[in-house]
Order: sequence, then C-alpha cells, then structure tokens
Amino acid sequence: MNAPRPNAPQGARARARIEVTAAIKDEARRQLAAEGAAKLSLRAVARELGMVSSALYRYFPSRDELLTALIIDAYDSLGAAAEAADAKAAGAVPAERWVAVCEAVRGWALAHPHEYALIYGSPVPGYSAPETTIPSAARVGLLLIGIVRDAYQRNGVARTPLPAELKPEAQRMAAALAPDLPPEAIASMIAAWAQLYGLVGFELFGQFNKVVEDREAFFRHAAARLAHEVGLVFS
Amino acid sequence: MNAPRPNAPQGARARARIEVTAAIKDEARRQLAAEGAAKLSLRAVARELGMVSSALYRYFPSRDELLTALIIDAYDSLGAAAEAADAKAAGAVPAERWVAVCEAVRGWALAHPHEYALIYGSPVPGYSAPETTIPSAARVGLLLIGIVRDAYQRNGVARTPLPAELKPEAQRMAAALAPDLPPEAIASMIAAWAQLYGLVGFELFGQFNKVVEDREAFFRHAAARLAHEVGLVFS
DNA sequence: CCAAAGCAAGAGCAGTGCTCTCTAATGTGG
DNA sequence: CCACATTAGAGAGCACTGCTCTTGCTTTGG
Repeated sequence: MNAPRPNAPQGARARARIEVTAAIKDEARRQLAAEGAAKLSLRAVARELGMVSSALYRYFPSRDELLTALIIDAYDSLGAAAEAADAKAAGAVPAERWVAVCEAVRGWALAHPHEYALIYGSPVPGYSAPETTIPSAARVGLLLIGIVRDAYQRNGVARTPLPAELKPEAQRMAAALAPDLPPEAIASMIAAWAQLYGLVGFELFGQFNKVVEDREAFFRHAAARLAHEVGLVFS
Repeated sequence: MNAPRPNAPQGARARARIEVTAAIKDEARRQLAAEGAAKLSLRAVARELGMVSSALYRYFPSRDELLTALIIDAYDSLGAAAEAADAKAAGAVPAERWVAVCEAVRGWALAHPHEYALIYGSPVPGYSAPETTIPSAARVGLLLIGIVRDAYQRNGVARTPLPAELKPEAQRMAAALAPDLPPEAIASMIAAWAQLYGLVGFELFGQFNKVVEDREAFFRHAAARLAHEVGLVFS
C-alpha cells in the first residue's frame, strides 16, 4: 500500500547505496587525513568498513575514481571556507575581503594539509583530474574575481599598464572570465591567485622551515601586497 | 709493484660501488621522469639493471633514501640551471637578472615536471626531507638574495614600508639571511620567492588549463612584477 | 511470481617494499 | 701467501597493494 516517499528514491537499496558510498568516502577521507593520498588503500578502507575489498568496486570503479570524489569534496570544502570568510567580511572594503579570503585559504590548508596536497600539490602520479572537478576547483577563483568586480564597480581599480606582448592574452582572459572588468585587473588577479598558492604551499610543505617564523603575520602582509598588486586599496 | 693510483680510491671494489650507485640513480631518474615519483619501483629499477631487488638494498637502505638522493640531485640541477641563467645575464641590471632566473626556474620545471613535483609538489607521503637536502634546496633562494644584494649595492632598492606587526620578523629574517640588506627587501624577496613557485606550480600542475594560454608572456610579466615588488627597477 | 539486476564474498593474479639467509667474490693483516 | 673478515649478490619469503572473475544470495520491477 504505502508508496515510497519522494525522499526515499527507488527504495531501500538505493538508499543503502548512498549510505555505503558516503561511508566509504568518509573512511577514505580519514585515511587521507591521517596518512596522505599515496597511502590511501582500498583494502584498508574496506577492512575498516567490515567489507571485503572487491565489494568496494561496486561503488568506485577504481582507486583513482575514489580519489576524484575526494578531490571534488576537498575543492568544495575549501571553496565553502573561502566563501564563508568572504561573507563574514561582507561589510568591509574589497581589499580587506581579499585578505580575508586569502587567510581562509591558508587556514583551510593548514587544517587539511593532505587534502590541500591532493588538490594543489603534485597531481597524483599518472592521474589527471577529469572535467568533473572544474566547477568545484573554480570556486575560489570566481570568488576572488567577484571581489575585484565589487571593487571595480565601487571605485574602479588601480590599473598597472601591461606590456604590449601581454595585451592580447589579457584581453582574451578578460573576455573569457569577466568581460565587464579591465584586462589589466584580470591579468594581475590571476597572477595573484597563483602566487597565493605559492605562499600557502611553501609554508605547508616545509619550505619556510628555518626561514619564516611568524608565518601568520608574514602571510597577512603578503596577502595585502597581493591585493595591492591587483589594484585593490585599503580605502 | 704498481701501487693503486690516487684516483682509484680503495681499489676496484669501491670504484664499482660508485658506478653501480650512479647506475641505480640514473635508472631511477629515468623512471621518475617517465612515470613520476609514486610509480618509482625499486624492483623495476633492479630489473632494468639486471640485478635482483634485494641487491639494491646494499646501495640504498630504502626507497625513501633513493628518493632523497634524487631530490638532492634535482635541487642541484635546478640550482645550476638558475645560476647559469644568472651568469648569462651577468651584464644586465638586477631586475633583468631576476626575470632571467625566474624564467630559468620555469624552464627547468617544464623540462623536468616530475622532478619539480618531487621537490616542490606535495612531499612524498610520510616522508620529510632530511637536513642533507638543505644546502642544495637553498641555491635558488641564495641566488635571488645575491641579485637583490647587487641591486642594493648599486642604487639601493625601493623600500615598501612594513606594517608594525611584521617588523620584528623581517629584522630576524634579514639578520639570519642577509644582515647587509634592509629587512623590507628581505621580506618582500622571500614572499616573491614563494610566489614564483606558485606561478610555476599552477602552470605545471594544470591549474592554468583553459585559463592562461600564452603562458610564456604571462609568466614573464608576472616575474617582472615580482622584481618590481622586491624593489628592483628596470633602470 | 519470476526473471533480471544489484550486491557481497572469496579466490586469485601480478605487482610492491623489505628482511633474512646463504654463497661467492673480494679485500686485508699476520 | 694464506687465513680471516668484509662485502656483493641471489633467492625465498612475508605482508601488503589494486584489480578481476566467478559464485551464490537478495532485492527489485514487470
């Protein structure tokens, strides 16, 4: 008699499937956080879940597919953290929002080092991220573009002139990413975006050992300089 | 009668040892370049060399030790490439030497992606680089400091004032790395150093796919902006 | 109600890092 | 010059990995 409720799609089996899939990802994420991507073992995940390793292949066709799922989750987690930080700084001037987002990225990276390494470190060998990851991967970049856009619509942004050889490329990038913004701003914003991850990566991967001690202050200043480089002003 | 020549240290056995050690590293480097660090297999190296895997442990006590040797070599190779680029630009102004070194780093990274990933990507899981790597790892950084020093001794460098919270740290860094240079220059130089690797890493690890097309021009401009940020001027 | 599809389990293959034991070649001191 | 000690290599073996295939069992939809 009682028909399946709409939030119970396709009966108990399908529900079990999403639950098991989630459990696998959770356990995999635990191992990832504990030991790093290369030591993530399908067999160990299955063992911990009380199932046999071959059963796991019903849910993820290969180890790489599992990693892809974790990569997307990591991008989304980082993106959400960055967006939350931006929302919290909603009232501030764009330059301060920029710094807030940079600090959120750094904070997330320090809290999830192995997941950060998974998405921004060396790509897992022989593995190249599929198209599926693109939307999640783009979130932080889009957020930064949004901040620059807000600044531009308020007061405009300071423009550093581009060399002739870069003008066509900058115009192309602007047309593709933010046609309403000046190419100079887009070009410097993309450079700053990449440089942000240089700062975070160096701290995370130990390159700052015995070099930078007060990393929090160092990073805050560097992020502020990046904002300045993009043309944002602290009012 | 004929005593062992001085360039044949400790007889034939020791000589064979260095040769075999070198052969192992060479083959390992080949596999590293072909497949990446995680797929580097001791057994495959041994197989290729016509020896049995256990024999390899006479030369490297573990896979990690082999990787460490490769890491040091990679750092040295990169450092040599950077130094060569600097030497070639010896006559130019410091800002141009800076850009030349940056481009050399990028060029080396594009030519040796897996080795670059080995040293600047995520550290190999569970592995932390031992002290032995430090001197080789420092070469590019020291080179950049040298360029800033030359600029400072010629015309001085443009100084961007530091926020109060960063002053002590900047003074500490300057005292440790280059007591003869102003703290502002050292602080911005270290940030630029890290940011350089953000630019290279993003390009190498595919983050610029569908975003930046003319990467050469983009990078050159970004490197020039870094030089400017450090206080170097293109005269 | 019954065939079809989904699922878990087990065995098995080829590969890995690493250890241990044994033999043979190579050095070295008396 | 020879006995002893050191060292290189070989082979077997352990515990692990990703992945495949077959075999039954359970759920599901017509």
